[in-house]
This record gives sequence, C-alpha cells and structure tokens, in this order.
Amino acid sequence: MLAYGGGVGDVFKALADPTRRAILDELQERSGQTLFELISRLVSRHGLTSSRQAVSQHLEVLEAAGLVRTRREGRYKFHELDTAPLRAITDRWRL
Amino acid sequence: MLAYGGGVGDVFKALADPTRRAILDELQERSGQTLFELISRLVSRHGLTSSRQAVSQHLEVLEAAGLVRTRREGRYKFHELDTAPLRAITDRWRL
DNA sequence: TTGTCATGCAAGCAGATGCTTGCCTATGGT
DNA sequence: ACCATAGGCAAGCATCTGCTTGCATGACAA
Repeated sequence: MLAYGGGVGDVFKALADPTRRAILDELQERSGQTLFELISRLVSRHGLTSSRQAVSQHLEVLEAAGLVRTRREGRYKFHELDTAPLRAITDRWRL
Repeated sequence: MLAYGGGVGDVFKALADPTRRAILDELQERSGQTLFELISRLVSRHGLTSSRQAVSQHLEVLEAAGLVRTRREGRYKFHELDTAPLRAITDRWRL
C-alpha cells in the first residue's frame, strides 16, 4: 500500500485552508523545516499566528493528501513539499 | 470593479467540494448548460443525485470564484467554464 | 389571464472543520 | 537522574458548510 491513504478529494480539501497554503509556500521556499521552525516562519513571514497544535494538525492533513513528505531524525521531524498531487488539478482541466 | 468579487481563497474553497468539481467537469465537456441540464447530466454521467437548490448553490460558489461565467437569455441561464482562475494554483507552486 | 417552467431567496439544521486545552511520550543535554 | 525540547493524542467547542424546505419571481405558452 502507498505512503498516503487519501483519495483525490483530499488534495483539494487540503488546499482549501489559507494556513495550509501558507505552509506549502513556506516549505517551497525552505525545504526540510521542523514544526517549530514552520511556526516561527509563518509568524515572521506570513503574519500568521497559529498555535503548535493547529499547525501540527494542518501538517497531518497535508501529509495525508500527499502534499507533504516527512522524515524523522531523533526528536526532529522534517517536512518537505511534494507538488506531485497537484498534477491532479492541472491534468483534470487541461491547464 | 471586477465581475467576480472573490479573493484567491475562493477558488480553492470552490474546488474543495466533489459535486462542484463534477460540475466543472460537466461544463468542460458541454459548455453553456442550464441548471436543469446540469442536474440531469450530473445524474446520468456522474452518478450524483443533487437537488436543484443544491446545484444552484454550488453554481453560485463557482461563479463567485470566477470559475463559471453565466449568460442570461429569457428565462434561461447558461453556464460555462472559465479555467483562468486555476492559474493561481499552477503559478503559485510552479507546476 | 392562467398555468407552467426555469430560476431566485432565505431560514433552519445536521455534520464537518479548525482550533483550543490538557495530558502524554520520547529524545537529547547537563 | 533531572529537565527542557520536539512532537503526539484526544476531547470539547464555536463556526462553517452543504443541504433541505418553503415560498417568491419572472418568462413564455395557451
């Protein structure tokens, strides 16, 4: 079975939230960030003030949609963007 | 002011619903459908059973997002797909 | 005019969603 | 061992969302 369990709709639902889109923006600009790194940069660069749990739950959604991949090292968990599922959009309506 | 009033997020929110995505699929395949035409084809071609009001409200959302353009003729209202707002997605994450 | 057809408007409701709160686990430093 | 750090789990809550229900409007036909 695959690394992510979501259907096609999960990608669209994941993109529906502005904080999650900002997270994708951030991960595109700087790949491999940890949770706390992301929180800090969301504040300083996007003007967002989200709690740790809020961001953590957003990352779960993004990971379930296959838009974020993670790798664990010790007590750190690094996140990186994966734009592959976004092809579902461009392919569907021939962009 | 522009023809549609929505911000960027409205496009993503509009795409978050599976019925709305099916409507976009339908309008891409056959442009200029009326509300009842859409309902009928959503049933026969997508296996969806949505009420008139449900589809009507979905069309409002899609129109507000700029994804659907309408034209009125007498008592008929024709709908057509506009994929231009989808560029917001491809541009944002360089697809 | 009377009736029908295509669509619009608005209130109400159940389920989904994003967030908080509080506690828990685990890793690494001293 | 002790403590701080990085992250996880789960219940509760306010809001949002999609849908229904019921009535209203406007266009065309007989």
